Amino acid sequence: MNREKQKKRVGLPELRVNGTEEVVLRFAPNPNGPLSIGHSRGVVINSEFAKMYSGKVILRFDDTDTKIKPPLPSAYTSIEDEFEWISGVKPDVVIRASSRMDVYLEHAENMISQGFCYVCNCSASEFKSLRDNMLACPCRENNVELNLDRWKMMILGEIEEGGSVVRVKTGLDLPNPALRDWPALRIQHTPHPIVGDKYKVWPLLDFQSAVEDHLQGVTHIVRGKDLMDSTRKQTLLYEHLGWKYPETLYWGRVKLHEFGGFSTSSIRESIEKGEFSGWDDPRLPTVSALRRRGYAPEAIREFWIELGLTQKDISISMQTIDSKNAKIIDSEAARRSFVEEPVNLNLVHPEGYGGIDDVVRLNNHPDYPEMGHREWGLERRTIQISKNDYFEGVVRLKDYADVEIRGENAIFISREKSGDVQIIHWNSSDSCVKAEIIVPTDDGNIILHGVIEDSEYAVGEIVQLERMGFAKVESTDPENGNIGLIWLHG
RNA sequence: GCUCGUGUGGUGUAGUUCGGUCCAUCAUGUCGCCCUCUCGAGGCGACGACCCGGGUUCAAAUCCCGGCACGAGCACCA
Repeated sequence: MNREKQKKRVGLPELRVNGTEEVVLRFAPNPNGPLSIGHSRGVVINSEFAKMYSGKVILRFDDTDTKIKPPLPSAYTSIEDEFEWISGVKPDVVIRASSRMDVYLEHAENMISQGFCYVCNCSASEFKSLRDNMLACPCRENNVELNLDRWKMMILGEIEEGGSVVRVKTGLDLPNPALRDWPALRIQHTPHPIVGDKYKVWPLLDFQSAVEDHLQGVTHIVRGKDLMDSTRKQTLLYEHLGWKYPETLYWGRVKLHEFGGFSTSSIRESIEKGEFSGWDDPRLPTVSALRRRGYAPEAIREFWIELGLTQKDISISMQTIDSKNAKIIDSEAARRSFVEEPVNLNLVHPEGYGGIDDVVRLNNHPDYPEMGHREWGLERRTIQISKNDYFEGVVRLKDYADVEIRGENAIFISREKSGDVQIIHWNSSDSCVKAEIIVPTDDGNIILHGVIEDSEYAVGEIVQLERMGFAKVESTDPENGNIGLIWLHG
């Protein structure tokens, strides 16, 4: 065996590819809300595989449930946008299940005609008890003509919701009860937010997805292992049709320590109840929140690629993403000074007014002098330090001077650093403006008030606040000079 | 309960297909040191794992059997 000496494999594993076929993957979310962090795994894995094999990735909206998880119209565009943001590429094909209804219905009717699907009028609970005992329901033996009649009634809206369902015939002795004569289409009279009340019969995921994957030529399905039974159901359907089922890979469930379990439906509910400001509330595990806070999509990609495709259920910390993100943004984030709860101090020189500089120069980045510098005026001779840093004694004003703080005065000692004194960050009254930082915490979003050094801030710019961490500029106010920031991470 | 799946350091992950070169990879984390006028970045070092029990074998993280633990599915949701 030609084993490499203990090397860690990097990147995604190889896919099993059939000859020279083009690899076609898909990411198929329900547009019942924008994407969550969990969804981003599907975007990354599928789009990365497409990149690896120069294949295609389809973005498909599985929006065939009008009732329990109804689509949110605004989510279609959000998801398309978020897909591109995360993956760095546009999906090769975008398709909506709800706009393909005629195709699904036609396939269903054909399958009924061929006799391997039937209309079942049993209630869900009646069917379940029969199924659990490996018994056929009375509808199973109806002839094709009767099934077709009932199908017409379903289509025409002559049957109540729950009144009947189309089932795929499978072995009733299958060990897994979930697979026995599984339901493929059901009746929904609730109008669809996009296509309205045109259709009364809607396919369930297992059917819609199975048909569409085949029609789109999907070669590889990569999805969560909660859909393993779905694969088995669909394989049974493919056998009826003589189709070849795509290669399928799974990933396990992921929990983020900081967020716990979450679902799009529960987030949507919380937002609607007003518990969060919106989908991009920084406390939320949504893609829009990460994006708003300033995460680099590369960090999210690296994170999911590194986790790979294990079927283990894992619980992982945001620290891992933060660490990747920090490495990516550190070299480009200018250092800036934000003083929270500022305390004003008079900068005085023991030998008189003239002993203090009128301007001080600071580099924008300690490791990259080519990023330039900024200059702070000191003519007013007042500085601000954070209330948290205030104490009477000697401190080093970072990149400027040692001073002794006594009462409301900071008495100049020397430009040079004299030994082992604490370094604190500060601002000059001449060169700072008011600023606020939104910080998500367990107790809600809190706002830090203070002053930030004056600069040409651009909305969207990421800065590293001295001695605090990374933050993104969210708003600038040319009138009053106020800067609004949002916390990223340390 | 039934069905399916998974078990490698604190957290993740490589290695398991084809048993040896694995006193087990890498990242993250924690701790220590160095560097640095940030609690950032960088450098060095340390800590720390093959679920348990049998079996096969000269040799098992890797194969077999039996446990145990955890998770998911068992929706006319996706």
